[in-house]
Amino acid sequence: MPPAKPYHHGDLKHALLRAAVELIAETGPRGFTLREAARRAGVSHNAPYRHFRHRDSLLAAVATDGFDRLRRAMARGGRKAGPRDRLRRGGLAYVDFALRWPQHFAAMFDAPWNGAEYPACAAAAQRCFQTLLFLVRDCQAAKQMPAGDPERMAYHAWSLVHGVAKLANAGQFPWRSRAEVLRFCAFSIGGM
Amino acid sequence: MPPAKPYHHGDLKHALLRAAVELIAETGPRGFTLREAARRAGVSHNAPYRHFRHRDSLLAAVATDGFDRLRRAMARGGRKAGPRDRLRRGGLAYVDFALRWPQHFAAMFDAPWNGAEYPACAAAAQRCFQTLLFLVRDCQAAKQMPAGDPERMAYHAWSLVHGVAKLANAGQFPWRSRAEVLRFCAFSIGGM
DNA sequence: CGCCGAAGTTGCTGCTGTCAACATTATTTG
DNA sequence: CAAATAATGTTGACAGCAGCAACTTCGGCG
Repeated sequence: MPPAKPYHHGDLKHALLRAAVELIAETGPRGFTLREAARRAGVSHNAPYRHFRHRDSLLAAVATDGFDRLRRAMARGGRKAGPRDRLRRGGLAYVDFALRWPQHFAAMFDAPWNGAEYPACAAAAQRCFQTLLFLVRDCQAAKQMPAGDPERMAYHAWSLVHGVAKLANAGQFPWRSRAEVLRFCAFSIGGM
Repeated sequence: MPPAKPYHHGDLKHALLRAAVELIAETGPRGFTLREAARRAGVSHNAPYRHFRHRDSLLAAVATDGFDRLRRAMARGGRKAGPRDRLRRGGLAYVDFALRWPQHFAAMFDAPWNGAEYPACAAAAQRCFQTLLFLVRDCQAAKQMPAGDPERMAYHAWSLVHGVAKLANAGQFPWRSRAEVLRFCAFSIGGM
């Protein structure tokens, strides 16, 4: 029979990331603990330091992962629709993601993952923005959106959906169901 | 001569609130510590518990104070201007507040100050929204904004400025100075 | 004057992040 | 193939934190 517990884990880095994602989904970035993540990965409380410099490095890895998931979710939104509809669906996907994984979303935006210390995270966020930027450009090319600096338009659109997502997760809206928030979001995007 | 240190502080509750506001401005809600607040107020590490149930209660008091300051800042914006301009200035004041006191702003929105456990905080946030709602109503009455459910319009406006504030504080925008962010915000509000 | 409750104190427990020293395994090199 | 070495995990320690309990001081009331 194989040894019950080999000394080396084999893929601890990914195991920690997975554990951290789960843990954050349950308790939020504040309740997240390096030691608990280690416990869930079945290693001692100091093993994570072989793969992440500090607690925040693992948190940043979770945020990076979140940006990738978010980008894919936005890109999935309505692949074979018109440009304007793709943008609309992308925005709704953004808010939907934030509502479904509020704690993961918080980990992505509520901490100063400055590009200097966490370049991978900053790059993932950048890719997210690029996806949005392409959607905006396509709308402008199809004359389904007023011309003007596309980057500025993209930042405008981002601000709108981000505000909806954040206020909804902060409990500042009167709507209780995800569907209601998304309905409001659709209206809000419509006026853009 | 008076006793060097009277056993009773006299106004510890407010002293703690002031210390906590300062501390949060320096280190953010995450770096904030009950014990450090107590130290700055010149009392022992357990004195705060006579006035606040847990750490989060003091944090919620800081958030409540923040909502009051924010409301006053928004109301101050352009008292003798037209309705539409008052709304515009209110929105800019919102973002300006967030940029000047990013950590205080984070304390207000990055934690679940649910109305059940922290009614005072929820009420202060509600007053904030009421201020915005009045600005929107005035615009509609003066036909300087499309008609429609004023609450929905107010939530729309709130989402927009909140998104700008949050993304700017998260370092997701390319603009480095407050003035640049406010210029973008003015453009963004203009299209509303 | 005496007592009682509010306000503040010291001391403790269990948890955390992080450091240092050590043990085990994988890998490279002579 | 063997030995040095690097990578990976472990145990043990320290200081700082939130919160609990028991004790002390003090203002106000009878």
